[in-house]
Amino acid sequence: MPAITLPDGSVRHFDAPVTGATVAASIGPGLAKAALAMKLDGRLVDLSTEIAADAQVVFITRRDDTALEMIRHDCAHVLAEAVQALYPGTQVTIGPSIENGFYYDFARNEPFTTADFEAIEAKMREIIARNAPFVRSEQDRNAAIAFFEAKGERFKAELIRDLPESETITFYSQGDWIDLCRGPHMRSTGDVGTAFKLMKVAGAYWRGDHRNPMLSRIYGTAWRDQKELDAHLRMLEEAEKRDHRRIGKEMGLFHMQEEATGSVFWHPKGWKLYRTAESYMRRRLEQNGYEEVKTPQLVDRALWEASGHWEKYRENMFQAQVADEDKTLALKPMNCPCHVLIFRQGLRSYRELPLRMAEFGACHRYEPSGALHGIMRVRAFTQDDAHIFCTEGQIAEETVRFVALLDSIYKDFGFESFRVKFSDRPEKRAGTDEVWDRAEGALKEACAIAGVEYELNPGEGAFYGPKLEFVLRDAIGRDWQCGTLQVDFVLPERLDAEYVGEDGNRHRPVMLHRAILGSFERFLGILIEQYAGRFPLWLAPVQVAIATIVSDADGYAAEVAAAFKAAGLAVITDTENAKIQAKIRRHSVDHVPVIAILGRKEAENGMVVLRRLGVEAQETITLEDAVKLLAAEATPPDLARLK
RNA sequence: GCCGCUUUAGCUCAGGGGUAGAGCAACUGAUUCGUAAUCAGUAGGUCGUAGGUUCAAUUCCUACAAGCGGCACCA
Repeated sequence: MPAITLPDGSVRHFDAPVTGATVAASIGPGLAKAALAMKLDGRLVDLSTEIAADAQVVFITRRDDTALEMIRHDCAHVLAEAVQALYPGTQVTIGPSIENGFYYDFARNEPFTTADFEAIEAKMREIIARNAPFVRSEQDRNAAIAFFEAKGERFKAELIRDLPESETITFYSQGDWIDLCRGPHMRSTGDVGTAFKLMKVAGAYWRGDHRNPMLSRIYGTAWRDQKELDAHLRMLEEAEKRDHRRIGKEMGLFHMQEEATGSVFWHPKGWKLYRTAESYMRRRLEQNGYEEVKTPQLVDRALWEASGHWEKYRENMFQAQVADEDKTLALKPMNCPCHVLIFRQGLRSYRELPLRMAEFGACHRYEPSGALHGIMRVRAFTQDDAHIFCTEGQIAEETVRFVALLDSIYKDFGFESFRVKFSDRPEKRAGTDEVWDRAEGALKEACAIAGVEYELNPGEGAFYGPKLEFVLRDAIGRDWQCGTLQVDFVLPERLDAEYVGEDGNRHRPVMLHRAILGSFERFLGILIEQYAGRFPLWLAPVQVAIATIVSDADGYAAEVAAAFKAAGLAVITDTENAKIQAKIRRHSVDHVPVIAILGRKEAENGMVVLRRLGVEAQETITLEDAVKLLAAEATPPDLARLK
């Protein structure tokens, strides 16, 4: 007879097997009402699950994060029922909960449009109001396949066919509607609540494979209550305002146009931001033992054939021919082969290792049209690329050094946290298992030493070696790989890089491919969103706007501007015949971090009124102090540390 | 590349088979006004590109391009 242990340590005894609902009711009517599901010995199950033996039980209520996931999953089921009710003949496939919501993939000849949402949502509300219980049942495998095939649900039938033989096939019904599902679910459709909204439609390949048919995916968001939903929708609206494409336009940082799809036209202010970041990176690399090089844009295909890129990536390379020569050149899609060519000039000694060769390498890749995204994913980009030529024994130490540098640089740019993914050996790979064991081992060891916590990303490594990916998130919640560190045993072999070791013999170096920002374009895009265009002083393309109140202060404004410029500050002077309110608004909208306001009083006393972006409070100080203050504040963080 | 949507003034957007409209910005004039929009006036458009239907297309249809949202891809 089951003895049930609750989280507070108390034990309840029952004479016969009981369901979770009964246990909850025995504890109190409040819990009976609130319990949506339970964890039975740590396993999430339906509340209706029968407990026959002694067990630990934790009830899940709406407050739990687990409940939120269940709301979303159940909401996906409700969506599927609604869609099949409204659009007969539509096949169901899968519908998981995801971050902030859920989706469901349907197979239907005619795709959905957002215009269908109103009707679908209304039907969903009906289904939820009906409050039909979710009922679990186990099915025989063949009967289940036959059941779905009879209904014309070939995708579901395929899913079951591909489940391992050992798997129990379970169905869940909600009223008349029934679906294959592992579960668990909440008690009934009413538990979903009404705080949901359909968001967008999209195409998605069946099972994520582009050779498969394309399904019609509906995304939705779902929350515990209306307040949470409203907050989420408001957050999305705010995120839209941070979009780098919008801010880039508003602040006049860059633009893109059809004549150069996937390439950025940097405007003066955007280029200033770019150069600030580049100068900073150059200093950090120099401080950290890197040597900068510059290699050709156009390189004969022979090099790409030798490196293996021609075979694998030719379709994605821009090629160039010249009339007089029978040659095919390619715009470099990456810098590593060229770096090996530099390494190969002259005889290298083990004493030179590790040799850290850096380049702000401008690369071109013919990315698929659908992959392009603002300046985050482009066809022409510049990497803060470097290759570390080292021995196998140096991999761990170089990794530790790299991670420390990356961490410090991300912090300087205002990124306090980031995700790290460890991508290990892919199915198709070069090199022996033994080499992979050593490479992965060295990387793991380095992560342990550096205190890097990572998520395993199995099978996603480069074909030549394992890699670490450093991921930053944009305003809308999309993740982008920025930094990377890749261990490569293959390219040195292919391009015949070698050094003379201590023993007097020739050896192959290992190459570590590494980037911190990744590409300037992507990193700056994320940086724009991170700050919503309100950059710290050292990054701001325009640092101070000098605004006069009356034209009598124009002469003084010129003097102030000259003093600021002499201190290295980027200044604009606004002596237009307009009200000071209007000028403040104008420069605030432009995200200028500091507005220096000059009236008659200031001109007479040699003072400056400083007003910070978005702050009403202001300080009145002497011109001399203002120059000192702002110059200090505008010092890049690495240089500030040296002081 | 695939699915869907979008493309009208510098920007944000409205409109709709009879050759276009607002706000902001721009320009001109007045205003010198102390902390997030002073007032008035003027100018501004091959309605993404190319075809087709029509007496007539910016509007309807087709193709293409670019952008957006996903999927796939990302050396």
